Amino acid sequence: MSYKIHRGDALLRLAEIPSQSVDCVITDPPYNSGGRTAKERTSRSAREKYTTAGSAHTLESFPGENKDQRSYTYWLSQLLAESYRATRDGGTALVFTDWRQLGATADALQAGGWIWRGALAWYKPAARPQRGRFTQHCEFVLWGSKGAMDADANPVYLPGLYTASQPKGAGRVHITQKPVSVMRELVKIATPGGTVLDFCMGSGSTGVAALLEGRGFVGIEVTDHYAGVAEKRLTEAVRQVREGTADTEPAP
Amino acid sequence: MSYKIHRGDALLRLAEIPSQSVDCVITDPPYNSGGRTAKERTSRSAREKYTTAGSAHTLESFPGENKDQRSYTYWLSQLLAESYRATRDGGTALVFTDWRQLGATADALQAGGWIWRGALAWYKPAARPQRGRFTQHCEFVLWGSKGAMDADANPVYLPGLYTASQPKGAGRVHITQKPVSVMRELVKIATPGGTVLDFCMGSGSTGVAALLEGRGFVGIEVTDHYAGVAEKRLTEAVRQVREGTADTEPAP
DNA sequence: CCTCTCGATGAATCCATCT
DNA sequence: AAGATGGATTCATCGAGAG
Repeated sequence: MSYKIHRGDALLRLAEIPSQSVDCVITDPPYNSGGRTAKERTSRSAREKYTTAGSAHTLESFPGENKDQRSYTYWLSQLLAESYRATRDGGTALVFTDWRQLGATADALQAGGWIWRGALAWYKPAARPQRGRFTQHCEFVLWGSKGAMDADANPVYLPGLYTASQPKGAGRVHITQKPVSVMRELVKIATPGGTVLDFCMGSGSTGVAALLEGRGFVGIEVTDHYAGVAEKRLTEAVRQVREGTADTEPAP
Repeated sequence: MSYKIHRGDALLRLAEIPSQSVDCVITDPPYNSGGRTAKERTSRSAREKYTTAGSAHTLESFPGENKDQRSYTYWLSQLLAESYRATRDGGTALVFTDWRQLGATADALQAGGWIWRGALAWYKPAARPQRGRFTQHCEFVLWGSKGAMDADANPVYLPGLYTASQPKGAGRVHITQKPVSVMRELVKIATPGGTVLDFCMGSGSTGVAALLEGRGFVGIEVTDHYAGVAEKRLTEAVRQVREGTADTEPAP
């Protein structure tokens, strides 16, 4: 399968994608959380919010982390509405969110025209424990469909819980990177041979997973640095598939 | 520790509970979900919605499954506001919800005055698979606190994911019964010796867990049948604690 | 006591058929 | 037409009972 990368603002680039041309939208927008107040959320950069002070890595920060909840919902619903247009009837959308934006993300999904179908949990065993409290072990994925779904077209049975730690060490190229093992399971909701769209591509894990699982990929990324990182990773994934060296089983 | 059962409407009975008298509110309200349209959700009984046609068991249905989303939010926020009054400063509230009511439940929790602190996932391995879809494997627990929390008062480290199947066979007494093993973990957020309140008690699993873990319990239940079932189970739990025959480890 | 088989069922979802 | 009712579909999990 092949991929295509668009650089630039997600809404502008989405408008250029043909209607009914993709099977499935999977994306992980900037959560705009990390602060209990609007001021805390909007005054710190993504790096300051999501990495421990003094952590050694030097990963690039990313933009889009300066919206309050109302404008976040509006921004995301516009993107999801435009993605809806680009998706074939019966296609699906999966949107990552943390607990703080669960309600806003559900609203945006439905405002974008999608039928909300469920919530998945991604369990991160290495989440930091908190004294006197419950650990925030899970992030969530809300999913929906464009109208009725045809189970015969893709008769898979997919789980509602995914367990994996965030990538570490040399494989970690983005602050909020998703494990390819998780993404490989999620892309199976797309018809084999169909196209997966990610309008907040980041370092391209969704695309890598799509290619490894025999789906095509279209990605949009506003940050030049990460578009370049994704380009490299996607080229490598295509090579692995062509040479047959891709793991047939998802990595642990 | 001891328990107290109040029979009747949750809001009326809550009003009789003294201010600042409980440590922690844990409850599992009727979800008012289970249907594609408002009509399907509000016109069918809990049994009709949630039990497989032809199922052999004869468990009682339960009331309160007739609200649309707007009135559900209003109803729940009233109950959570009244519970807030009854809770000591720094106390906590935990509310079960399914994916459909995640947003409404978060709104109600905050409308009731609580600081929303997070979302937990309860993973049910035996959930029914769905062809061409993701299985609804998880239910969720939203939790919050009454103002600032004092970690020194109860320095526990509690997980954000719980795995257990619904009780089966003779131990199953309610359609939507929660496993005591899960509830025993959750009640640990209450200070040892403190009181746990459940204003939608059902068959009393929250209370059983509270007593087994050395917390007191106050329960409210509107259905006479289930108030009676809970009374029996709580009496039995008190006996087990007194005789030292309670499992020190949560049941599997 | 452990392993295997069998059978029941799930906070589901959807549709055909009446009213 | 739109609402109400009843039943078909589906498989991973788990308990019961056999080997």
